[in-house]
Amino acid sequence: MDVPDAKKLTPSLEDYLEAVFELEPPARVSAIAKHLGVAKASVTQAVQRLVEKKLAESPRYGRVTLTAKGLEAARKVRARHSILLTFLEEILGVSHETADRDACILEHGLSAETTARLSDFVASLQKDRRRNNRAKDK
Amino acid sequence: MDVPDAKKLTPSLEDYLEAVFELEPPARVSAIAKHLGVAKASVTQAVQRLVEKKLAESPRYGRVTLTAKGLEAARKVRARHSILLTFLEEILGVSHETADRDACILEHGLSAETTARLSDFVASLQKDRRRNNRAKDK
DNA sequence: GAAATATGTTAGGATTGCCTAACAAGCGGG
DNA sequence: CCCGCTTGTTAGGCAATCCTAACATATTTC
Repeated sequence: MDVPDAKKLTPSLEDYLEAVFELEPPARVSAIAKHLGVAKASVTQAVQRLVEKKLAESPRYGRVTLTAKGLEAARKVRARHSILLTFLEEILGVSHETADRDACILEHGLSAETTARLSDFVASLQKDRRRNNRAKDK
Repeated sequence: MDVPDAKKLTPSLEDYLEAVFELEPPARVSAIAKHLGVAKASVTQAVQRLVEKKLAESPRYGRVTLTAKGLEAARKVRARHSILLTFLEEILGVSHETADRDACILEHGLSAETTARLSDFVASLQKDRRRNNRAKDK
């Protein structure tokens, strides 16, 4: 019963969106494929779904760009990723490699509420940390 | 190229495993279905996969139990869930409902490294908090 | 103990997302 | 200009999950 143009993106589509964003502007299909470690055919299919949702444009045999709507959506995904990455790496001290991999896994489907709280939390911890450093540095 | 009996569980299978664990001992197919909000047929299929992986036993028309291996795997999943839940709810202050929903989403695929660090982090923050409370309570 | 109800399984189908192989278009170097 | 390499697309398949409908078994009730 799902509407085809539903706003919801699957985790997979979010990954593609993010990849286009990171490789922007004009992203080649093959670059996206390499970035995500998938076959070009999979990229073509995924990009077509993004185009259907009006998140991207992709002229035949051309390069993939994001629409305004696509840019906005991509930034949201990136923001979640970025907050998680900071948290994992700087607060928890997880190694960079693992942190980036885990952020990719965690970033999908995280609620707005949790994202916001996590963001505040990271900010406040970082503030504390700066204060402590100043105190010690004197 | 994946081996059929590979140790890897899909997120979906982890959810089923967790459900059986929570409803244990002897879990009815229909109880699992209700718990996860899926059709009984889906449970039957999933349980069969768990049985193939030697994580569960399920006599025809009987109740589902976990093997020793299954119990161990389930506990790991539960541990991740539980740590995440505590973190989201008690540290970040996310509402219980959202925290539980998000923990379900996040618990799959989280690396051992991150899980361990998060666990330490939660423990140390809780210790701080207790100390602060004692100080204030005096 | 047989009918009614609850529970479990099977069969068949839809969706998503990935793959490979084959084909098509674009682009440079002779 | 055209041959060949790179890039993009199409077609066909496969696996994981989910569903509904129909059927089978088990249990309860009278």
